Amino acid sequence: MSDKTPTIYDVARAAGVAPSTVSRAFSRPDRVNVDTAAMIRATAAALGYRTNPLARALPTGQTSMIALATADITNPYYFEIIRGAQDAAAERGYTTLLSDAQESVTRERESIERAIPTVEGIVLASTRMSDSAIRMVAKQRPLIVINRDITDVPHVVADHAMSVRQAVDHLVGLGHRHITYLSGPDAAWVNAMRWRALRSYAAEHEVQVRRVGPYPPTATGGRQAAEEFRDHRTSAVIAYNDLLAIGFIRRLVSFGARVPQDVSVVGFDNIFVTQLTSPEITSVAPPLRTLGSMAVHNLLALIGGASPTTGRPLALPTRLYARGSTGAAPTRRRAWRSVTSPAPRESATTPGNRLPSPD
Amino acid sequence: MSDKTPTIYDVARAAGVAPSTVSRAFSRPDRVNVDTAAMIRATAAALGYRTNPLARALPTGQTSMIALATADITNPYYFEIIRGAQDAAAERGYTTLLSDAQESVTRERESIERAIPTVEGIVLASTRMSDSAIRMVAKQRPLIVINRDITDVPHVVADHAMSVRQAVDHLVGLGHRHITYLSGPDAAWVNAMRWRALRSYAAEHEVQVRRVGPYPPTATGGRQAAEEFRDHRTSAVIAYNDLLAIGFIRRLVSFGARVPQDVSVVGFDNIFVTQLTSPEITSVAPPLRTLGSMAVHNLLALIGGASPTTGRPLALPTRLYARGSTGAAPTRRRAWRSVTSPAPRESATTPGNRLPSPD
DNA sequence: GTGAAAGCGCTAACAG
DNA sequence: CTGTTAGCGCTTTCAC
Repeated sequence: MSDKTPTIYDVARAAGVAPSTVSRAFSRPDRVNVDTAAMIRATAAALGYRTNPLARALPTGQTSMIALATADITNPYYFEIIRGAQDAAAERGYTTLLSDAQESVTRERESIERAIPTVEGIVLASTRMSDSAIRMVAKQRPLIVINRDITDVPHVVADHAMSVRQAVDHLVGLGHRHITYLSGPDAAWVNAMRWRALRSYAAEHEVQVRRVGPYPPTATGGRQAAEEFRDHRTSAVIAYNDLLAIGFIRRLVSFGARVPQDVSVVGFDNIFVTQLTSPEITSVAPPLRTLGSMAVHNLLALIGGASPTTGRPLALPTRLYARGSTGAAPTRRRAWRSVTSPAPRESATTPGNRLPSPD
Repeated sequence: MSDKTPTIYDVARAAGVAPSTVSRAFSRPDRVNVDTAAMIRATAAALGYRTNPLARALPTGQTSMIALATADITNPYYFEIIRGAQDAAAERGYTTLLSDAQESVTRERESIERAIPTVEGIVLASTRMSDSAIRMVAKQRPLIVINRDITDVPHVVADHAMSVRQAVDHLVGLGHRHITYLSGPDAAWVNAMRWRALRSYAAEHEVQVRRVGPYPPTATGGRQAAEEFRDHRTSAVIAYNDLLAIGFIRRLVSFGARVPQDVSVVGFDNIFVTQLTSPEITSVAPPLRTLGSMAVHNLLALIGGASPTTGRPLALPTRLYARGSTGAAPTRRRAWRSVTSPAPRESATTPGNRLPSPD
């Protein structure tokens, strides 16, 4: 009883067949007599044999691994994307290699470079790379991009126009006619999409919109935004993402404003934190999980040899969750209530306060 | 110009040397003449050659990959652990395969089983597996466990006794003499440690402690806890983790209690969300990042052939961050202020509300 | 349906 | 220091 992990040769000897037959029994069971196959599996099990994915990968190139590249794993935005992607991958026997760029383009490229030889395909979730860099990668491995529309590179996107309509409709329904958009990073494709959609949709509905920013897509960015908003108020605000919305509200409240009585705020992404704040944040949810799983499905199709240009990709529908941060527009503009209780302590110096969001 | 990825043979031919020399030039540069090495690297670069990690792994078994197994990637608790681990791994040229059990023991075992053949070692962060199952894995690959003390299995742990002392000292300093501990999952090793430490430390300081629970380590669990706490109040509460603390406070406030005026609450882990709530949560921070990096360092040492029993592992120090959820003990017990404004909407039905925490 | 034999790309003795 | 020669464990023609 050797203590080395058994190989097909060990199984072959024990089963009295050729190694190639053992190989087939595992990789192409249909090409083997059912009885021999069963027998082989039995003796293999008895020996504790398990196929070695590395050895298999060498001649075939099939590593059964795909990479999911994120800009920052610690961003709640990715949670559902990751889940969706991993589930879809696991279902097909694929392992997902999660890579984390930590918000650095350099690291992103490095980790992708390192992943390329080991994976069969790549999903890029909110990459910071340039279009040309992305195309470069796409040349080396099948690739799907999430939430970014690059010509000639297959992608899956949420319906950004719809998400903006939902936010605006919600606010208009509450009587708001003036909206401020808290802009996210200029580099974020989604940010540009949202603002464009917002402006054109607002125009159709006699709603005034204004844009401020850009701000980093973090709670800290939101606080900044509140400082500037103070002098240019509107009854309603749409923030690039939830973290921005949260930071914004916290600072606003410290100024004596009431949310939603004085100001209504809508965020995007519907990260879980929206339900842990007071008030909870009204948020438009992209179908994150579906984006993740669909990206992987398409990627596996690509790997399987599907043609990359299977018609225009569809935009996945979004949904608004109405919560406590939005309410009826104030009937007339009034001064914010003065601060009665001391403003909540803000621990600006405590670490871990940053928590950027991409997309 | 072939469009296949070049191999050492292509490089060898182009450079006029033997393939093995090319191999050496990359894997053991010291065993090759500096000039030839330089020449080889140059022609390799010209051809666009890159070593194939898969092919290298086959004869050597060195995949340059380690696995980091988590119970739930979407739990903020892991953020810093992941960062610490990945950084330490990357520094040594290792790629980290993040596995996510999604809170299921079955999935955890499956994903570990699948990872084993591809990785050189494994870090288990707050596993749900039994000691014996863990030992089983440890037999197959070098293994380090985070925050769990298993005999004969190397591990790195935070100083749980210290963390509890910090929480108690903080509360006692504010005048509290009665503490309720909101218990986490029975299965969580850390939970048991904390309660034990709490009881013995409180005994030395004439502080009364009581334990309630167990509760799931989520915001929802915290709400539950608040229901029960309502009828058995103390001026101070220590929660198993931050999410529990957050859910607890939110419900408490909806009952008309004021935090920290009526009740002071301390959490554990110092996840970023503690700074997004009102009040912000006072929390004891384990050195998560260090735990992650130290786990990886030790693991790589193990892989490198270090003996697993290098003395007793030390317990890493923790630190308390005082924030708005704790304050001076009320001078005398008083009724909670009645609810003047409607309790904040709680969107119990909205998805994504669960967000368990392990540790 | 099954066996024999030739690799996949790289490393590792062993000579020279 | 460098070339020769076997493999690592599995897949895959090509015969039988």
